[in-house]
Amino acid sequence: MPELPEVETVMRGLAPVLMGQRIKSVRVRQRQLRVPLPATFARTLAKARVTGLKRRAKYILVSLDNGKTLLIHLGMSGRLLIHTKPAPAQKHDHVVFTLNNHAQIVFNDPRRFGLMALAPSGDLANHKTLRHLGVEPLEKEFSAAYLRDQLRTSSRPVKLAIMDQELVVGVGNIYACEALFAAHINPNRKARTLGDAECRTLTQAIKTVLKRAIKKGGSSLRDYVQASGEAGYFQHEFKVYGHSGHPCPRCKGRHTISRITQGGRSTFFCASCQK
DNA sequence: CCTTGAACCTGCGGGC
DNA sequence: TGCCCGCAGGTTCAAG
Repeated sequence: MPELPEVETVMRGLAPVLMGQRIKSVRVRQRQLRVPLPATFARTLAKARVTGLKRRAKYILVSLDNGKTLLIHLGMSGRLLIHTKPAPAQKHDHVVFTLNNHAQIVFNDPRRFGLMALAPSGDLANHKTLRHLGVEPLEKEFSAAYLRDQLRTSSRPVKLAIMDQELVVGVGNIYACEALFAAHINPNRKARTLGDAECRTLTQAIKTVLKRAIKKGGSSLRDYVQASGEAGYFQHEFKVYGHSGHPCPRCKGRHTISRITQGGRSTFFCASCQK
């Protein structure tokens, strides 16, 4: 679920609930997340007021009036659920934030690959989890020229390159597959073999795929935030991801989608129309 | 320096 | 029904 569009959607859903609210209390039910929560975690957050919400890469950043910022990463299976009044805890509800208005934000994460951390707001960019992040794909700085320059010397498969969070953030396994399909580029191509035109096409494809997914997530925001935290409806628009063996939507009946493994992850593509 | 692969953890679906 | 296997949207760290 959580690549850039999903994190953006969660952040947007959370913003109206959290903005300006004061946190009454924080209950840590499981501190063994990807990084163990420090003993002071709940204490630092209690009584603080939320002054802002934004997204950086796949992190949600919650700024507080006590000089700290809460960093949230959803890992593979993390969700943030909103209850308008206190609700009984469910399995894998690891952290429960209760607001002064009695609403609750619940961090639920079966696999515990998610992360929560506190950082000084003044020095956020230097925090160790954020320091090495690359450019935002939807910003101007992610351009064809930038991508070309980054790929120029790399012999990695292009799919692994665009998933490298030090190069460009937010692109995970699904959107890497979808963007490469949209750009007609074979995921196995060595990064340095992409020409100028291909870098332009791929840059645009990444931006377009992410924006369209955000739009879809946004349209299902109400349901999303209410109960499940499930992915929006963009999954119904995957052209290749999870579709191995199905006819390629571009070649029509002539070729089927392949599944291969790259960097330990499944890659889906059409060997016929992705060169 | 670079690339690859395993590890972290739980749940689910398929095959037998 | 139960067991075993492979698989899952991410990141980090060790080994080669």
